[in-house]
Amino acid sequence: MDFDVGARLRAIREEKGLSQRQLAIRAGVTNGTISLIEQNRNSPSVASLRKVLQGIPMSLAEFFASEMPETEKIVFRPHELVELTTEIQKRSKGRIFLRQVGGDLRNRTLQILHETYEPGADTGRTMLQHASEEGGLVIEGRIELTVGDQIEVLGEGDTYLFDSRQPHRFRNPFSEPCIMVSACTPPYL
Amino acid sequence: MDFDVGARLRAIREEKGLSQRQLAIRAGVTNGTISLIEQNRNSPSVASLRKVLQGIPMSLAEFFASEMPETEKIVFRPHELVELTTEIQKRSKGRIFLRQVGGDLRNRTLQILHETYEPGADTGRTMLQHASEEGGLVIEGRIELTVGDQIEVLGEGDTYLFDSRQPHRFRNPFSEPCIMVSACTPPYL
DNA sequence: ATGGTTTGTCTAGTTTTTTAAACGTGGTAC
DNA sequence: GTACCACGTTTAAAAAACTAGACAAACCAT
Repeated sequence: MDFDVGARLRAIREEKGLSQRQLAIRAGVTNGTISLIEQNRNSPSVASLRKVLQGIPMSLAEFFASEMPETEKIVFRPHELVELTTEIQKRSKGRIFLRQVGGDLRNRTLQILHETYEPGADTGRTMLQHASEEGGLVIEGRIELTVGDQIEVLGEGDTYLFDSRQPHRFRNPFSEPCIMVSACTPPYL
Repeated sequence: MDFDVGARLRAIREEKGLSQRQLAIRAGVTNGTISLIEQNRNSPSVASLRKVLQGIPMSLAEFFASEMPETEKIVFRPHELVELTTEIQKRSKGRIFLRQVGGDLRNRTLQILHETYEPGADTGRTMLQHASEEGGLVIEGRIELTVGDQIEVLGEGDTYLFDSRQPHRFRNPFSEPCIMVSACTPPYL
């Protein structure tokens, strides 16, 4: 959970094939600063770290993006997907089936859902507080997607991608069910 | 791109209903520190910022994850997907078609691909250096997935999810093409 | 009103980070 | 060999962040 700023910076720098001095010049700091940060002998100010990362280049968000979990199970058969249906069902007019890939999302940064929206299905207006993105592809049928003020109808093969903090809504006003795959990152934390 | 650390901290603190002093006590810093940070009159060291955020509580990753651009385009029709085919093609035996949702991945944290693996297609062993996760669903056909030592064959409706830093490989030794959707986070800068 | 409390801001002094320049090491050319 | 570079590390001085405490404004109860 707590992570080693120095080790992370060193790993990134070396992975990019940069020397401390090369990076220092590109970042607008001295090589000594980078040396000390990498040894965790000082804790850089956000201002300094930002400068250093601009020389890579990498955003602060990327730099602090969470560690890797141990992934034991990799492949999930259709019957192994976790049904998330109940939660959403209460807020919805039609039936929505959400089947999640991978049961335990703790330590995960990616949530993938196999979704079915029956005729009449409606998620209502949704909006996430934390930063995350959401995207997907329509496999079968049609769906109406509203993001902010924008309303779009997606058909087979159509895709979408947006920031989850914008208010959004999925609705199936058509007579055929709609099957899609969606991905969301990060699920939480 | 650059974000206002002070404004972000203030927004979070106020959203949690904490005063500068309350947060200061929980974080183990002084209220003055928080005041100065919020006014952007000094740039906190990572060590200090971590302490402050622990009092909220919030991870550094979450704190910096709010660097998000305005998402203009949301829906992408099949012909609007960006062809990434050429790159991979060189390393592959069979043909692999990768169609990316959303053209510009800068400032994006989610990459969604609509993929087709023709018979004989093979990505070869791949392995990403930075932390990220990869998952997907098979829409049509079959594909062989190798992650680490594990080899699995996925058919229609089967899904997968793993850490991209593990060496992995997609291969289609079958006679029918395989169509799938995959999601990856974060896409390499 | 009045006193007590809480709010955010500010200042002087201390601590920490950052700079600039030197140091030691390992490689390479001559 | 030895005269270079380029590398990461170290150090004293300069710069910036942090602390402790004071300050005024706003709020609430009496």
